[in-house]
Amino acid sequence: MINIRFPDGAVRQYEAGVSAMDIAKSISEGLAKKILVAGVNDQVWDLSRPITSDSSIKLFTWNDAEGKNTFWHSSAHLMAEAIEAKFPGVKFWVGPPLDNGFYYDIDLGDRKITEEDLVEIEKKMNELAKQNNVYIRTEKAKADAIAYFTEKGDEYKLDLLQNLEDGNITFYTQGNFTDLCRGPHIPHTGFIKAIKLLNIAGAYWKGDEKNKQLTRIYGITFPTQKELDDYLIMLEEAKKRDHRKLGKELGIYTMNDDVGPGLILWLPNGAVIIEELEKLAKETEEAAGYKRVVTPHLAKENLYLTSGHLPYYADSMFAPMEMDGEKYYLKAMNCPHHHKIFDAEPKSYRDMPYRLAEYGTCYRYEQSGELFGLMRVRCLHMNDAHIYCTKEQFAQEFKAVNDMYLKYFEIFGIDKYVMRLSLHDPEKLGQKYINEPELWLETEELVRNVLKESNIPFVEVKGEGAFYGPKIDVQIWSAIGREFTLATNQVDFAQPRRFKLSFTNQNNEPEIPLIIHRAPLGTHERFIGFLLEHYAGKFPVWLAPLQVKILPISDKFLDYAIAVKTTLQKAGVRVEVDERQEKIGKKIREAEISKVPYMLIVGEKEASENKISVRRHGKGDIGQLSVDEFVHNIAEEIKYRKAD
RNA sequence: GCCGUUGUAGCUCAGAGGUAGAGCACUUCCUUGGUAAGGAAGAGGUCGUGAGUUCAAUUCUCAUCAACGGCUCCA
Repeated sequence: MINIRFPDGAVRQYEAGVSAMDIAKSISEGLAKKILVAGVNDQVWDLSRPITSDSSIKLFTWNDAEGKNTFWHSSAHLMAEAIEAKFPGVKFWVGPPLDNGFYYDIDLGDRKITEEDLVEIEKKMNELAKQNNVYIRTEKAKADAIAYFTEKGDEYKLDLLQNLEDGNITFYTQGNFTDLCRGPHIPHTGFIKAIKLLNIAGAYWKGDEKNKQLTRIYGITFPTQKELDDYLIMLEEAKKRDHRKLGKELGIYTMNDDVGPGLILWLPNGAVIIEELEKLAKETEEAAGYKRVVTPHLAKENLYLTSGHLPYYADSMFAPMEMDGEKYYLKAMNCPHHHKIFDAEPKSYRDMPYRLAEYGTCYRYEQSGELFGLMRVRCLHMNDAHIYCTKEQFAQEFKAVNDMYLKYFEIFGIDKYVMRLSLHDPEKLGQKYINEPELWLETEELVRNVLKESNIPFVEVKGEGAFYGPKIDVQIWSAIGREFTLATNQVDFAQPRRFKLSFTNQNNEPEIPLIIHRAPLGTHERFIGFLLEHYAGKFPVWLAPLQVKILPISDKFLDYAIAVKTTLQKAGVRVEVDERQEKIGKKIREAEISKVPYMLIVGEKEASENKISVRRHGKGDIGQLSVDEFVHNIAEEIKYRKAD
């Protein structure tokens, strides 16, 4: 007999060789029907696999991440079986589960899969799922496994086998499909009741663009049709919140073929938001002791040779233009210009820290396939600043920057974010990263300590640093689940040397400063793209392009409406009057659709009492106020940048 | 840059080898209406761009540009 320990601490005895499924059945039949996979001593196991020694056990259902992962992994195998049935002879690479669904990478040889084929494959999957085929685990000797795939001529699985140790190799078979697989899997295909193949994509083998491109098919499955339907509805809802759709509907930005890909034309409504963000940044930075500067959009080649950017990033810069025998590049970053400003006059320790800020315009030649709405563009406006400081000042300055991030997040109601401490990769020193191993370790430790001391939760990721130093990237998720780096806070130990920057210290000796690069509001492009999705287009009043729309009941009250408008304008409110000869119902409907925060309805009653009827977007009528009261309230709401 | 899909009016979309349609938006007229669409008339498109096949192409073929779903990349 062996002892099985349950999550609640209870221990029960079973015969050696008992399976997790047997154990579940011994507890309740209902549970046995629901569970998909088991956790045995913190490893995820097949339900049928014999347990031979004392163990702790957890039983996972669809509601657990382990359950979903296994379910989707098994679904990938089911899809592979269907594909092999339809297209005999294709070769499979890997088919892992994702946060939502799964994919399988396939070498189709000369064949092509179209979207019509997806429908066929779905049908086949449904047919196979109904057969309740059991996922059978088989342990294989490495030699046997190699023989099997050599026979099959499958170079992909042979490649996988190279990195696997003998004694650790398992195959899984369901129906007519056998795959090299670590497992585990759900008991049988019958659990998979609803299937949707989502799209076909190319994916480089092993993620390397130099390798052959395989065909990747994405899909998702559920234990019930209803869950699939709900998921598809959720996808539709997410599309409504897409910043590209909202950006068009709300007149925020546009693009034009004659202007060029990735070059944003900000429409008047977008420009208002930009102005507001810059106002916020300028206020905040001035209070934090920054000085503002303005620099040109281009510079001579030599500047980027000095900075060291060119060898690393030439591909991402617009090709140089040659004038008077000199090459000029559009700037892809503001740092070198700022360094030259620092260096324009001699500095002493009394000048430090020296903080230079600019909403700098940068141009980056992103590959065509990487462009994405406002999130990846070729001309961007960065909330940039560089802080030149002594080693002693570093921790305090770095912390002050992090605090600024947190302050902004509070204003915008951003609560889902991760600070990612992005480190260098020792194997890529001299290629992707400046070859200064000790300085890397030293500055990484400096940053780590600041984060620890300010109790900011963070994760460390190797190989994500800038080429000149470690950084903190702020990863955020928009309301529709899109993850990206919103802002960045970087340490730079390389450029000060390259630019020979120095200040005179207290001992009258030259000393090299450290530089902090920071951009808490990222770029206007990405930040506004994020805000559109974050607020679903319903901006807080201070950011709303149009803050108030006055809706007269009829033209008889137009004069009064215009008088109210003038009063509001004098108080600094962005306001318009709907002067059209339309019924009030239509005016309200259109104002609601355009997401104006406040609608003021004015008619007989209001005009005679010097009042207005206030309607809040999304909330409906909230009653009458005197004009003065309303002006006072909205002015406060704007001044303090209140969140809704 | 690579794989796949798409490109018709300002927007959302129908459509066919014989040189185009709807709804909304827009213009004009009627209506002066109290919290999410009042009515009528009108105007608006070299069917992304270039070439080829054809008596004829916006429709078929090829190329190209752009957008979209992914991959790669993201200072």
